[in-house]
Amino acid sequence: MSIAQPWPLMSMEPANDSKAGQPNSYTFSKEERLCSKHLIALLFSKGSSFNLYPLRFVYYSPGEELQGPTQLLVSVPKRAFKRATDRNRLKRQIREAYRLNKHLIVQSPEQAPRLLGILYIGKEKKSFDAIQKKLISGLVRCLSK
RNA sequence: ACAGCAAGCCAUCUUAUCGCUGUCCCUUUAGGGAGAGAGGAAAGUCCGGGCAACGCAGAGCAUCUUACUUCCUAACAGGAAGGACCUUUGUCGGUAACGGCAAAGGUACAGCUAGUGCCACAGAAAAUUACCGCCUCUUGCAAGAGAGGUAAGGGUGAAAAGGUGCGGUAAGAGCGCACCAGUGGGCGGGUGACCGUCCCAGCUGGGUAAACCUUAGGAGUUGAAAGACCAAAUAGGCUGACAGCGCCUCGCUUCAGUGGGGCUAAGGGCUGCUCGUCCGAUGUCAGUGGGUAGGUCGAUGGAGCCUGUGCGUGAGUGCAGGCCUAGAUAAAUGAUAAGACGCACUCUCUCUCAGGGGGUGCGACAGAACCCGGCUUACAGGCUUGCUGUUAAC
RNA sequence: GAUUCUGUAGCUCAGCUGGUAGAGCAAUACACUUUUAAUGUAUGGGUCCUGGGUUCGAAUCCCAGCGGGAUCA
Repeated sequence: MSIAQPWPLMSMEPANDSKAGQPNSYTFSKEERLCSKHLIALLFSKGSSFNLYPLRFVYYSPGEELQGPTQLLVSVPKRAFKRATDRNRLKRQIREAYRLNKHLIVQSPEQAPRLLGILYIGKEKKSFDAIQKKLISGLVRCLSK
């Protein structure tokens, strides 16, 4: 699998873009972020989850009233990483991995969950390659459910 | 040249691709372009302010906090300069104890001579003390016993009632005197802390205030989750109508209502408490305007930065010129690749010193959250300055 | 962002107006029992979170740091 090497993966992306018909597949704008406190409470109270170490996926599709793309939430617990700089770096790496691989979800909007939370439950820092590999398999598993 | 210490400064860089958050411009469903985008500690939240809301007739208590002096500052538990004391080193004097001088480092450094408390064990006694001892008197053949004086000597302890000497005395004692140390007063110097080869007074009083406390200052309380504005749903406040109302008084109509004012119970407000002081008698229906979710502001031009220059020992401050330098809000400032640079290890080349080339690894501490001034703590590596030591050369 | 509490034996906690650091459970050994459990007796085990300071003397008082919680929309 070529996922462990992200650079060749990105080099073949333009062909993927033209097939999907989405010219800006790598953006990660405000509409794709989960900001509302109400929706966050809804996600954690009613959503389903599964673990894929060191990540934990929480997903929920509330229904027809929520329009727009899938909204993502990234969280790293303060209990595991006391330094703010460590938490920031892990959250940025997870967001980056989602940004580079979110075409997996965008291409099939009917099966994708409307709300998605990705929590880092590991106790130590991992490399970007390992996080990206786990995140891709997690996204595939979200689609199958 | 190397090593150590102290102070100050910097704290990786460049390019490419894809992204993120504001600003400006062009077009506007969408987008495109330009330019900006973490720190010396952004951290800890230990202090001080700005700012904001509430409170404030006034007084007292309580609580917290500061503590050598003068200055700097918006302010400070911060800083600068100075004083006193302590430690170390060097040097001089001296047999030594120790003292003088110089340098470096340190000090929560007001007051136990305002009062109260505490000082384990040991010791007679831990603050108006007397075990042994010394001395006097009485008694006794003597050993000794009793009454008293004394604090020089012994021993205990972390600490024992100024030190040395001479006189003095029954023995002793600042009891008297000389010198030394301290304390208080005077005089002189200094803005002051304080200092003095000066004068006077035998005044000699243990330690502990990071024990209670005293003295002298300071602090209103709460913090941007403050606060202001726009504004769904639901419940409450104001206006009108209707019904009702403890006491006193005045007015209007009228013989029962109505309006105004005052007093008071319960209760409530005013800083945590007290004094004191102020407010203070109801329910149902219709309308209205506030406010919550959410959003906008607060919120980034400021005790601002840089350069020059004047004043000041210095912290600082005045003047002139130039500059605009993050503003997020489940929270942007990133990811990947290549190269450069620095450090460490290793291999190899030129005769050694020294240097060149290759490979591998690493590049710290750490992320703004309203904003400033400090303090404290963390920190790979590098640079500058000063001091000390060692070695080599002259 | 703001406020506040706490750190003592392997565990849960006392001791905090300064003067040799303790209890319960646990551990080890012995006794009892055919054996285990229970019970009894004895024993060991402490950088009193760390570093400074005040004091003759600090777990206790003061300062700084580190760790662990709690509250406030």
